Amino acid sequence: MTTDTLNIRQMCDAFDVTPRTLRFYEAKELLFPIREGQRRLFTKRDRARLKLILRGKRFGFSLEEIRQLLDLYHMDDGQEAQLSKTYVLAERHLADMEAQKAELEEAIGELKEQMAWGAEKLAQLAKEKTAAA
Amino acid sequence: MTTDTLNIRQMCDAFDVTPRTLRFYEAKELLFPIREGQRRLFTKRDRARLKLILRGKRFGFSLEEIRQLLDLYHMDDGQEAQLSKTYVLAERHLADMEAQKAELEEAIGELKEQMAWGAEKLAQLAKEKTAAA
DNA sequence: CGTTACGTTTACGTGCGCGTCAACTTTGCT
DNA sequence: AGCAAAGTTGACGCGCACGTAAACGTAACG
Repeated sequence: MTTDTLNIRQMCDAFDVTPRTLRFYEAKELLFPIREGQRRLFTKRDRARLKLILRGKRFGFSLEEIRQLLDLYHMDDGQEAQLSKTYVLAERHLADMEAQKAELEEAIGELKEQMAWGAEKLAQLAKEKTAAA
Repeated sequence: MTTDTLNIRQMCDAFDVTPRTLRFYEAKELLFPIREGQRRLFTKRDRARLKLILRGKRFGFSLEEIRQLLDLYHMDDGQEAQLSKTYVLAERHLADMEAQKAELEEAIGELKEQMAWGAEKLAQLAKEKTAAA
């Protein structure tokens, strides 16, 4: 059994981020590594959260938005008071993501069109060069 | 026929951005409004580009990345030299977008799971309250 | 016991994407 | 002619998401 916690270096290697980034996320209350003396130890929970953080970033969400949403994935049975509020937040977030998906599909379609045009252009040019030879 | 160009105010209203943003995009060579005296007039081409800029931003691309990609949508027959290079860029961009789409779909799935869990929790709580009454 | 490696805090610096004045033209009413 | 509205060019400011350097702690190894 491998202690189930990672030190900062292992964590950085695992997710391709810098120590500064992890400390920054902790300061912003996105991660909560436990301490062994003054050193940080990142738990399974931190790894799950970091995965979601990096995903959120790729989708263009700010760290503050991400912080609020993280609660969603880590609600335990203690915080019923917040549950309803968090659920509403999640609904909005889901709507955002589905809108983004739709727009992304449209954009992919348009880009493919453009590329088809470009491919045709390139074929033409290749032909001209062959003809000139 | 309505002159086919928009002044800065009309452009701002049409896309819900500020004048500062449009001037900034021009400075960064993302837009190329023509000048009537010293005033800017935004053409159909600028409107098409701005639409793509705002879309790119929603997908989390930087303005510099967007600038490079914009050429893709505005290649005319003059720049054959760049065409091939731009095409390669487009392929990478397309791959990025499709990867993003896949990840987005996964994320949507996971979020829905979480929400189902939350919904169940909420139902439980409602039931308990009813029982207590 | 020194020094090397790894981690820590504190703090200032940086690039991006604009916001926000200030000072100045230009245009369109009245 | 006068004056407000709309637009222009600097220039500085700001929040975010870290980068980077300085100074310090500590555990391990030869």
